[in-house]
Amino acid sequence: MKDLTAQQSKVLNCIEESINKTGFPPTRAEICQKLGFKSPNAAESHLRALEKKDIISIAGGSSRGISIKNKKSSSGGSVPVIGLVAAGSPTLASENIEREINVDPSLFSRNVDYFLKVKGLSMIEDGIYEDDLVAIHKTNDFKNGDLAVVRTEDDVTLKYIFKKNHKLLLKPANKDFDPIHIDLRNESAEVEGIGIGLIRKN
Amino acid sequence: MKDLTAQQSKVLNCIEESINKTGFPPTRAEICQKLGFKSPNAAESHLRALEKKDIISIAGGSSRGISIKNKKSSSGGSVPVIGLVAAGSPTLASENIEREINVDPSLFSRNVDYFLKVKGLSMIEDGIYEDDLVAIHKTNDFKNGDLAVVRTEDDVTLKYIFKKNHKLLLKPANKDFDPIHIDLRNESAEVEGIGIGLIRKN
DNA sequence: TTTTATACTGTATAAATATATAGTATTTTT
DNA sequence: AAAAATACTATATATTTATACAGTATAAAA
Repeated sequence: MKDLTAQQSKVLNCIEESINKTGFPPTRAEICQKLGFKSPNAAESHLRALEKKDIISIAGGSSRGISIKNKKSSSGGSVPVIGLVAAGSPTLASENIEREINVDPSLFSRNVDYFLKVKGLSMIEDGIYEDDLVAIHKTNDFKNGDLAVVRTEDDVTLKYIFKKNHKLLLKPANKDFDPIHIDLRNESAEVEGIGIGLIRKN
Repeated sequence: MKDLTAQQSKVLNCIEESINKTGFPPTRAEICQKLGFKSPNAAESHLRALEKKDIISIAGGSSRGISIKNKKSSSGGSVPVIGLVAAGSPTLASENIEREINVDPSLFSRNVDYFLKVKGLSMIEDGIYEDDLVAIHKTNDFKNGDLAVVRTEDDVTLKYIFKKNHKLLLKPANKDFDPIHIDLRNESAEVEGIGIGLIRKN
């Protein structure tokens, strides 16, 4: 993120103050009054600079249409939400991060490293639906029957995991889906983490 | 606090949604568009009613000058978790609060007033399990098919709600459970809130 | 050295917006 | 039974507001 100039910081502060105090963003004229500018264009151009630096967004054609981007609200760790992961790419690469949400660490039993946004219906019989966010604790340690994020040679998938000697079984919770059998002598597979919770938005 | 009418609740929701989604309050025209009114005065008079009831404040002479009063859970709010509620007692009474958790307000579509800890298996076919925490937005406004917290004469229950004239249908998502039919002419029932999300701990 | 970004004043205007006024109809309260 | 609140349509308008355009000046980057 590029640095802000002194004036741009003042304008940003002015916006934050307005939202805190009144409940809504300021107009160009109000920014001018607060900061002593005599032309509305002074505020306008600072706003456009802040927009260019991706600090705020400006809704065209609507009054007070200023909103502050990525406002992280203090405490409670910020946890990324990961959508569909392409086969090769590392899960937590920034291009895979859909958004970040703040979560009370005491909410789940273990540390949540990311949320995986569920695609498909393979776990539907156990109450895991499409677009649910499954809380993932990064670890390669698992017990048989754990809900695991597994990276196979050509996919990343969320299934129940069972291991017996050199055989890995990835079991869906949907009778329309077939279990995946992996022979670790021929194919590689890696457990990225295990599911320790779930968030659903209706 | 005086009760809101159904229409006033809708308008209030509309304002909350706008602030959550865009970062600033709506105009009269936007409220009309969202709720299907054809005259800006429809929105205006609802706003004035909400102002009179001290739910919102309206800044005179400024666009989008609406702010919601006493919003407690503005940022990183602490939200109570409610367990089983005895028939007579008010849901949010302190003796019913099991714990409090911090929730990112942007997580769910509407403001979360409390989490209801699910007892029993009546919603299991739609992925709502025992001990799941269902995020509840307090409102008495609902659409047919909403997941609602309903206070009947001798119980508090979480079911899908359908209303037709004077008949209320509370429908579980489990074929082993029977739907509850309530005739509002004989029995009283009140919608406490609707479910807007879910958290599960494994 | 030229371009780009910063940092403004000053003027203008189309569009967005709040808000008043005039009605109608129903429901609730007094 | 009357008054007040609810729930709108419809029209109008003064004001607010975003936003473009024309300048001036300085500092930083290419």
